[in-house]
Amino acid sequence: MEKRDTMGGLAKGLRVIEAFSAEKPRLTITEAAARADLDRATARRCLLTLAELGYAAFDGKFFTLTPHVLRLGTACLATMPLPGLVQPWLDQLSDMVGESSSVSILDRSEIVYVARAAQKKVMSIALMPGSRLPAFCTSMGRVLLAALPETEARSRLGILAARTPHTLTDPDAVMARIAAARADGYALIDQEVEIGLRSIAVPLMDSHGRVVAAMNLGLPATQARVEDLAERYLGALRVIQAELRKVLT
Amino acid sequence: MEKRDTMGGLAKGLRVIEAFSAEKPRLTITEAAARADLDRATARRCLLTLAELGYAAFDGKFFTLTPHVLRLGTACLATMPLPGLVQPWLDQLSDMVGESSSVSILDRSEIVYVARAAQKKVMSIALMPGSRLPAFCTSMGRVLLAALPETEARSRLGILAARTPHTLTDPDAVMARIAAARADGYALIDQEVEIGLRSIAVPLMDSHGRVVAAMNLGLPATQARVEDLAERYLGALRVIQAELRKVLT
DNA sequence: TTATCTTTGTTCGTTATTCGCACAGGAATG
DNA sequence: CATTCCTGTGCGAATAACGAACAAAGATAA
Repeated sequence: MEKRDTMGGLAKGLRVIEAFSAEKPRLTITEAAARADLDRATARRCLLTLAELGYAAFDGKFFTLTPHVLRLGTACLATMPLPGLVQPWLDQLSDMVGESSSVSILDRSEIVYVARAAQKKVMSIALMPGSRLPAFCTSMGRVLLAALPETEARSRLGILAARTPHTLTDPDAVMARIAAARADGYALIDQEVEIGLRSIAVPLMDSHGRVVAAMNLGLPATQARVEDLAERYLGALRVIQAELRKVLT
Repeated sequence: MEKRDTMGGLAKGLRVIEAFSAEKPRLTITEAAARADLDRATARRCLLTLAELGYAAFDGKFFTLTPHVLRLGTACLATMPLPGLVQPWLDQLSDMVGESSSVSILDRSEIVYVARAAQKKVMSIALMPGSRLPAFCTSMGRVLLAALPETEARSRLGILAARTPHTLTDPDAVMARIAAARADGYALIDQEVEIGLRSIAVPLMDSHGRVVAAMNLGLPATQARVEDLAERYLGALRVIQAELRKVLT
């Protein structure tokens, strides 16, 4: 029987919170219900509860999330030792090569930025700790998926939505790149997430050899030929990677 | 009869999530129940639900929040137009004076960092977008509280816990500084949040004159006399403040 | 070691609450 | 005016939460 007692109301409410997104920051009750796949009455109760607790605001027509919801995730980010440990090395790497670098971890089918050392370069998308991108089309995502068993990685591809004309959307093609990343120990992305942006990533391992995160360099596409990127930047990445292997538990 | 129907289960679950903190990232059922002021059975159901949904992990003894909870807050941060708008100006300000600068907003009795331009300086506390600090002892917090009515500001002081020997912990003394900030249009903090760190902040207003955020400069305490700080740095802050007033809606 | 005490985790039946359907009131649209 | 959404609200049925009692695991002391 083993029926686990679970709190339905909590699950529903979290679904409602996740129904909000950057594209749809303002939701009516009906929209929220549709996005969370709940009954309108239930969604309404959730939203009223969130508003009462200060997590949401209501202007009579639309509900909006308030900054108070950030408090929910902050505990987790502040808890993680990773950001503090990697930040100085990330700064060093970024200074060495003169380009932006980041560290991210895997959550389901997305990568989550946990640290970043930005150089003053123009980029359309603002990346900061907590930001998320699909794993399948990012260099760090491919490196992180490569650390998982084949079937597990395939199940975490998520929806293969093209972000640029260069984005690989065939599951087998993506899995082939992931296999290549596993064999090579690094992944290289050419404008699959944003036009004009290339990226090269290596996995970060702890002292036991377990992959705990990924580190990348973001590179403007105008700078060099794709074929030269690995030779030019992989050395610096490998140095920092080796140093961090000693630091991480 | 005006009885608002609210979902108790959701409220309880959110209390449980907030029970996790940087100091106590790993909680047993009993600890979580105590921190969230819930019955153990209730806390257990909440934690099991969170674990089932992937927001928490359970190793048989302790529960931990997973990076998946970051997804809850991300929607709100990604939604906000503020970070993207202020970031270039913040970078410019930071380059001008050679010190770190930040923008934050008020949430209850805390300030929440939404953007930051860091210079390569040593700081014990890692600040990033989403980080929180008490409002009462920070320069940005005093400036933001100064924008509220007196009684409202006083009710948002929160717990006046000293973070350093310099921290003001008397409500009336803090309110006096807030009143001074309201009169002067800026706030200056001398090592109240961290030894060796001073900070000067101004409010950011939109084109209607409403205070929507605060902007500060973090300054090492070894650099100059406290009395000279306003004269030296306020000019640069005021320039960016004026520019942002045109940009913000 | 054994015994007792304390703390923690789990189970269970009762109670109170929520779920989801249905209907009605409004507001915007054509 | 009719139509189409969206929202608010009862109500019966279902079910999840409550709290105490029970079981399990350490901790302390003799």
